[in-house]
Parts: sequence; C-alpha cells; structure tokens
Amino acid sequence: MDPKAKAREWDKIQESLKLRITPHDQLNFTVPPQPVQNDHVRTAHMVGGCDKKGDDAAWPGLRYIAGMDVSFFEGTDEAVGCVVVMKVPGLMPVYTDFTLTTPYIPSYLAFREAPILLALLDKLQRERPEIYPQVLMIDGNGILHPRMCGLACHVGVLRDIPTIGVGKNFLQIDGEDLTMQKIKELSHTRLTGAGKWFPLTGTSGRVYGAVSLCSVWSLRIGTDPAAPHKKALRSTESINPIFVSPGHRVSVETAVEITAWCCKYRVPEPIRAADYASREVVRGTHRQKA
DNA sequence: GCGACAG
DNA sequence: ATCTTGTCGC
Repeated sequence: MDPKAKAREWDKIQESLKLRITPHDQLNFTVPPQPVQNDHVRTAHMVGGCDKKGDDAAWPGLRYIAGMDVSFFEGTDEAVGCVVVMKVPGLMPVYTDFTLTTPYIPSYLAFREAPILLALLDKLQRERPEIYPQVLMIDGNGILHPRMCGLACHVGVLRDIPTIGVGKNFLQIDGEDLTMQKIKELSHTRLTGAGKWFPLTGTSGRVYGAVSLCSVWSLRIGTDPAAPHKKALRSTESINPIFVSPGHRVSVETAVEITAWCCKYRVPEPIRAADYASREVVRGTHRQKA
C-alpha cells in the first residue's frame, strides 16, 4: 500500500481512538489539591526525583511509574524497545526489560527467526484452520545443529507440528568428525544422481540428518578467487546437495523422502515459494495471491 | 595461526 | 543473509 493510502487509513484509526480519550484524571492514586496561583504562569511542585526519598505525601497511593522508548542501531534496522519501572517515592528502577530484533549470531538463527515464523503460523491457524499444514518445511536446520536444536526444531516443538529443516549450507557440529571437506568427498562418490542421499553420522554414532541431491543440473560456473577475471568450471563444487534434518515428529528417512518428493529444483518447492514471495516483498513487487 | 560460521 | 559482476535467454 502506498504511503498516502496508509496515512488515510491511519487517520481513521487515530480519529476513532481520539473519541475514546478520557481527558481528565481517572487514576488509582490520589492527586492532591493544586495550589491556587496567579494568572497563567503556574509553578509545579518539584519535590520528586531520585534524591528525594521517602516523600509519600506528594501522590498518595502512587507506587510505580514506568518509562518506555525505542532506539535504533545506527546504519541498521535493528531496534530495541525498552521499559523501565520505577518505585515511587525515590524513582529508583525496580524493573528493566528489552525487546529487540535480534541480530543473527551463527548457530542461533532460531532466536532471530522463530518469533516471526511462529506469528505467521498462529495467524494461519486462526484464520485458515482448514489448510493448516501437516508438515512444515523450514529454511534452516533441524537437529543438524551444534546443540541439536535448530530453527526447525524450535518452531516444531513450540507449536507441536511436524517440521523438516532444509539447509543450503553445512553447519559444523562441535566434537563430530563432520567437515565440509569430508562431505564434499562423500557427495562426489555417493551422490551420483537426483534422489541420492546419505546420512550425516557423527563419530558418536548420532545421525543428524542427510545430505541429499535433488537436482542434477546444478553445475555451476564460478570465479577463482585468485583470478577473479577468469571464469572457471569448478568441478569440485559441481554438485550442490542440500542438508535435510528432522525438526520435530519426523524421522531422517521420512524427512528426506518428503523433501525429495517436493523437489523440482535444488530446493524443495514449499521453501522455494516462500523464499520467492519474501524476496518479492523486499523488492516491493509482492501481490496477494491464493 | 587456522578453520568454521543455518539465515 | 547481501552485494557485485558477468552471461544467457526472452
């Protein structure tokens, strides 16, 4: 919606809220009688503040006052909302809380993205319960995670819905002998065609998920970092697998089968569609569909 | 110092 | 993830 139309819509909201304003005291504490003063210049009592302790007489019954503010980090759209509750009298802080758009910290993706996805899921459940999904595929890992609790697990468990995590890049797990190097080797020897996959088993014997090849025509041409002006067929990276792992209520095998079944290209269609739609929103070209 | 870093 | 550059197809 364009800014003008948005402003008209917000005008209406402000108009209706304005009618609901109570422009007089309606407090659960006592306001002492105002001293009579001359003309239009008045003098307010200034007996509060952090240094004035023990003055309970100014506002009988008043115990807590809170302040709120939102700040933005320079150069980003990260923001912090903050509330501070202060005790009266004395105005000493007794409670401080923040809500922030969490920056992405490697291996803590869920803390940035789960709240957003949960809100979408809740709205879907509320407004279109008849099409609430039986399986949810999420762009990010499930148990293929240093603490075995990736974004797909996080969302799946909190809403008790079957989830599958699909990563496009490998996330290393501390203490397990699973490195990008080894995975590339195994991919080359074992992923000989679309639908081929192998489990990601750590030295501990734990199975974290699977490396799966869903598309054979993902040969890619890249540039050599040492010679950026030259184009080179990077044969060692000619196949691009995806990393499939259970989020919640799905086994590794089932996760791979469902994912492969949904693949037309490298990334399964449900995730591809969501990725495409979100990019449209960022580009400002999104149109409401089905 | 080296390698690794879901999105 | 994002950004930039290059290439192909329409």
